[in-house]
Amino acid sequence: MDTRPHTHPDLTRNQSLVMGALAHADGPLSAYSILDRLRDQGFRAPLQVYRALDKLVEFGMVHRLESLNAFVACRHPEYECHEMIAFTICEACGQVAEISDDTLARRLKTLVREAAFALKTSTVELRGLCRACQSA
Amino acid sequence: MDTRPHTHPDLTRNQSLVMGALAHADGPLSAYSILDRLRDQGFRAPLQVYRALDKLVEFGMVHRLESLNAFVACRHPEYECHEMIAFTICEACGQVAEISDDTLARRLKTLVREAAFALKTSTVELRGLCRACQSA
DNA sequence: ACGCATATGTTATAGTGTTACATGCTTGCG
DNA sequence: CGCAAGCATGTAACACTATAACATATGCGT
Repeated sequence: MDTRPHTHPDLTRNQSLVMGALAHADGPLSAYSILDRLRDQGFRAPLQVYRALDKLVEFGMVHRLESLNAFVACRHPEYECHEMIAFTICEACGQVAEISDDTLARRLKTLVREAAFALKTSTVELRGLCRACQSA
Repeated sequence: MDTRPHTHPDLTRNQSLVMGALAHADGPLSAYSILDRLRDQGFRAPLQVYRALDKLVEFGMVHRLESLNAFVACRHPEYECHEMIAFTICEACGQVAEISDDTLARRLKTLVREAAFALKTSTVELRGLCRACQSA
């Protein structure tokens, strides 16, 4: 697995705006809530958001959370492997944490190899209550 | 983890019909395609499908595939742990396989425990090409 | 200048899921 | 019996998520 630091391509205006919205949010955002936050910058249609998101995900700067239909800025975009990340998602407060674990990644790769499956992308999402919300 | 065989509650008419549609399909179905298949049995509205699906998922008889917005009948509903199952999803032919692996489950539980996270449900979906579709 | 690839803008539409409210059916209990 | 409580159902309307189709623009290499 390549974990060397790498640079990202220059972002276009729309990509920068969407990235900014996600980076300044304190949790995941839906495409439509990104759209609403960018209306003042001239965004008018969902496609402007979705096209930017597609690229940002491709660049490894944004993750899609399938179980939420939402997107979150990657917390360590420069150094990490983006292919086998796990997420914990708190159903109470919405907090999302990334877990990058070699043992987990190796096990998934083994399982995939045993099934002779050609893996493209993996989704690991763990839903429940974060530490803070368990006490409340 | 409790892996003993267990029986399922009696299904209502709507639940049976939805379960039947999924059991006879050769892959995952969206809620709306289930609805279309059950129009002859009197289904008229998405809610009839979603309500039945909610129960069937709760009973462990159906899995929801988050990355497809689709549902699939569990292949071994009587004996397996339904809480930490992984799926391989072929993007070419749509085939879905369930992987039940103790090593993976233990690792996920360890990670969750280290994060002091109270897990409710997990989603592990591996997308790519199945063995058959790699050659084609 | 030209062709090509990529990014963008806009409208309309497709697909997924829920809210709100009304009806009915069973079960238990005074 | 009569009634309340809980759960399953029916229906319409709506909200949210995502893409198709087509037009326009921008940058780059030759």
